[in-house]
Amino acid sequence: MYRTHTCGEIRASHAGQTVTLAGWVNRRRDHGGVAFFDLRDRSGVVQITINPDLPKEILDAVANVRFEWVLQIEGFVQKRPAGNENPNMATGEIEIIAKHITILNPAKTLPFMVSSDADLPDENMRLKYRYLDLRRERLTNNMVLRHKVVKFMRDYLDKQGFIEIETPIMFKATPEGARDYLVPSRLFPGQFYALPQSPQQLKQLLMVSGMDKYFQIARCFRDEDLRGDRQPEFTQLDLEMSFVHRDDVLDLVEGLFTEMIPAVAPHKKLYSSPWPKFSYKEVLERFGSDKPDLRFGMELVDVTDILAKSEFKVFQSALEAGGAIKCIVAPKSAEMSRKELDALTEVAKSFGAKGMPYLAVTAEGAKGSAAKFFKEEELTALKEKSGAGVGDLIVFASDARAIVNKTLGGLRLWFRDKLDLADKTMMAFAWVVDFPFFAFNEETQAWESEHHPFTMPKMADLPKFDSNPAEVYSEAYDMVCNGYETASGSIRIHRRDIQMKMFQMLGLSEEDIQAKFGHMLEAFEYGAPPHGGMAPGIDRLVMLLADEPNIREVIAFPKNQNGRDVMADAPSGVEPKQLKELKIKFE
RNA sequence: GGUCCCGUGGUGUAGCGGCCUAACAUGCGGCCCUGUCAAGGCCGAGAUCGCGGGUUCGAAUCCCGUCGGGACCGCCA
Repeated sequence: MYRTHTCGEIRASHAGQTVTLAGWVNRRRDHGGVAFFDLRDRSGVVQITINPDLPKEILDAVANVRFEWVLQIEGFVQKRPAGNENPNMATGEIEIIAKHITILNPAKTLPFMVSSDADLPDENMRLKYRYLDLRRERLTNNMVLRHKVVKFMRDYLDKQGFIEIETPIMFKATPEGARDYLVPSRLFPGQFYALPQSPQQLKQLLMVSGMDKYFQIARCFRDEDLRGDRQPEFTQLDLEMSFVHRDDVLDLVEGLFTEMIPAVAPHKKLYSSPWPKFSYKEVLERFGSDKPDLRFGMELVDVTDILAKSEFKVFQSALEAGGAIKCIVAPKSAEMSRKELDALTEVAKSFGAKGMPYLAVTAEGAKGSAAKFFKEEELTALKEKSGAGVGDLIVFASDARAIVNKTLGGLRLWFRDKLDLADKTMMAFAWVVDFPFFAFNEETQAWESEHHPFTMPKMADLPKFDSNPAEVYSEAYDMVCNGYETASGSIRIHRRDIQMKMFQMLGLSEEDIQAKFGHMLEAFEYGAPPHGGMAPGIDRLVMLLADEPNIREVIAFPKNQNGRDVMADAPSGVEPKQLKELKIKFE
């Protein structure tokens, strides 16, 4: 071994011991006589003191040492002289008096500093040198936190009687859902494996196998456009249980996270325990989102009735078209500048609104783009119902109800960020249940499954399958936290007849059903147990626990927004020989 | 597919028609310095301002295009 201890573990209790450490030079402070190095490894940083009484050859070698050189240092641990302790360092009570220094490897000047997060380089630069960026304390801590999260999950589920089973990465393309990543088959030219969007089918088949209480830290792949909270490959805690109802699954997952948060992120508070449970309809109406951020108020207020006879044409035409009028109240925002309001209007438009009427409530009365159209009694009722007071800004949306909710939901989050309304130490977990079973796709003019095609409908709604699909609800559920969807799951279909009906509703032909899902349908004929499960997204949860603004910061080697690996430069071309073996030609 | 924002020494920023022969910080090189911890002091090197075209007497600065990056909408069962 190159070392007897790690840098970050040395404490006052080690004083008097001789230790050997190895690590990187995080900082150096050379006073001409005495010099200090901060030596860093994954565990942390410790101060090495180099006294001028060391042999000349050591002092000469040390004089050349620069940032990020790799050193091995033998020395003894000493309490720092009184007054020289550094309370900002975990190891700040002590220092290592160097006796021997070995240069294990010098380093070129790095493209950027890793010992400070001030002036963070451009993200492309960070990704290109990801192996250096990961040396930052911040990213190192994120990796450690992620490990703790996954370790906690494994331990907790093991105690609950779950077993971890791996499922294939090379599997089968599915017509529903996200775009698949395809893997060409050499032995069957023209045929493809697909990387799993999730182990959905496989975990259900494991239930048919009797592998009750399965879980897996599962990599999932979806070939869709990226976002700050979406990578083309991501990791889920995939779990599935047999002989359970919805609340059995929710209780298990709620228990897992309720115990995990204090264990891995003690600085985080839970918003409430037990977690609130909302219907899909309720969160859309109150928060304008199916993944509400509960850390602050500003709920949507329905003012359709108050403004039913409004003289404002914008409101009139929305109501005539069968729409709704709702508003949100932004605290202390009456003084927002014209420029900011214009910018905000653009935000509203990006969610589908045609404009963004607003009222600034001032001591002199209501002001704003639509103020003159409001009658006195309307204003009074409006303030009464919305709770708006002097100094507040009331922002309206009037359109089809879905657009109104979406717009105000989006503006609500805009104000959250602008006014810093959300408590950063809060983890506001909640359940969203009672999702509609089908969603009508305007583009294809066809019904699609809102969750996925293996989700069980509410049994009571089965008769409405053909007559009124919009009124069928499902046994699906989402776990949300701080405005993110952090898990989703459902009770699954375990009966062949219902599954068949589902595929038919989705417009799949008999041939397609057999070719794509024949194995599932057949499996359900051999005694499939009732089952259900869920899949919390590990990247997003770690992102929230680490207070990171995007999931790239909690993934060791993430891809950029275009799905490229900037470090290795992937995707990239391949040798003609490889294509020939696969019998692939390009146009 | 769409909207918006950003590309200036190694890195991060400033400059936004002439004062730019491009500024500041940090890093880099040299010298000084025995208790610092973002050590300090002095000196020095380092940029055809992403790329191409245009407007102008004059472009880092304005316009068009293009490439790269980020945020968002669509998309993400």
